[in-house]
Amino acid sequence: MHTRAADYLRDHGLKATAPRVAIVAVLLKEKRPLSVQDLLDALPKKTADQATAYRSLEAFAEAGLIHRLDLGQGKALYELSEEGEHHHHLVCTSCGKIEDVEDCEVEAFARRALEASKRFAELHHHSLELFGICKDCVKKR
Amino acid sequence: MHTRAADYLRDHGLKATAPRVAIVAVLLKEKRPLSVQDLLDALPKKTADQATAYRSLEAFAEAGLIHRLDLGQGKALYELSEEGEHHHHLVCTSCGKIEDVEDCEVEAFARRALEASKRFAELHHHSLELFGICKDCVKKR
DNA sequence: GTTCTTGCAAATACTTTGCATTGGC
DNA sequence: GCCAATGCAAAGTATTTGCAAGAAC
Repeated sequence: MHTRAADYLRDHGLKATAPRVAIVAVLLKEKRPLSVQDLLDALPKKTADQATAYRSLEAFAEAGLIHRLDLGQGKALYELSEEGEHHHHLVCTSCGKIEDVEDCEVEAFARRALEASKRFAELHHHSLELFGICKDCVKKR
Repeated sequence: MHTRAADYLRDHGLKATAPRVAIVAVLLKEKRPLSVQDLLDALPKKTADQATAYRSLEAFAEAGLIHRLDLGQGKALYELSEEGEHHHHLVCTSCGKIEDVEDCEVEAFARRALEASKRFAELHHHSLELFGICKDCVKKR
């Protein structure tokens, strides 16, 4: 199999099985954070079992292929981590709309926080999410 | 009833019922982010039902008395939001240890992100969590 | 008395796990 | 062929909800 999704998987040292290729294909196409349910709904029926989706996503995250987000919705969201790129999100607390914020300045802040801490030895990643109201939802109230 | 917890509740326009006072008392005492289960375990038996805890915490968060955190543990954590203070967290991904990081510099970043966005109208709050390994856990490996 | 809160139990949502089978490499 | 990945079903954990009883004002 030689789709873009399959290559993406192999490039990260992961087996390119049918369910995995299908999942990555959806992530490539949607380009937005998706929940497990979003993913399963977007797949042709029976392409991947729910357990397979959870296990695959965990493997992908470990391999650095995707990022896992927590936007306080009580469920995890996943998005492809494009090479070298690092961004955060604007989240509408009314409708759930998500917009990317490029340009992260947390690194320096994180470095200083680590230096100031007596109990922490290393920092590996961070999450920064901005919550507010989108223009559509402002109109509606 | 005139405990510190009860006053805390009334100051925020909330009824000071027995279960609520008990919950706030635990939050005042522990001074760290607690899960609902943590809270229930810390309460004398039968002080508050689980449903009451969830409903109270939701009301507290809405009133601005507490903050809800999501540290990717699959469950929400709650901590008192002390007046005027605003902080973030260092989280050990190995043992779950949490340390506060005072001194937040996200406001300016958030303002710029909002200005740069075509679709968002207002920003209300944000979350910034730093994930890494604490010194204790570094030793153990 | 009216309204908000609580307890209990059941329901729902998300995620994980055991195990036999399948399939990539 | 070997080992990892999958499907299915069941379990586990977190959170929400319906409803009758109770407490606050």
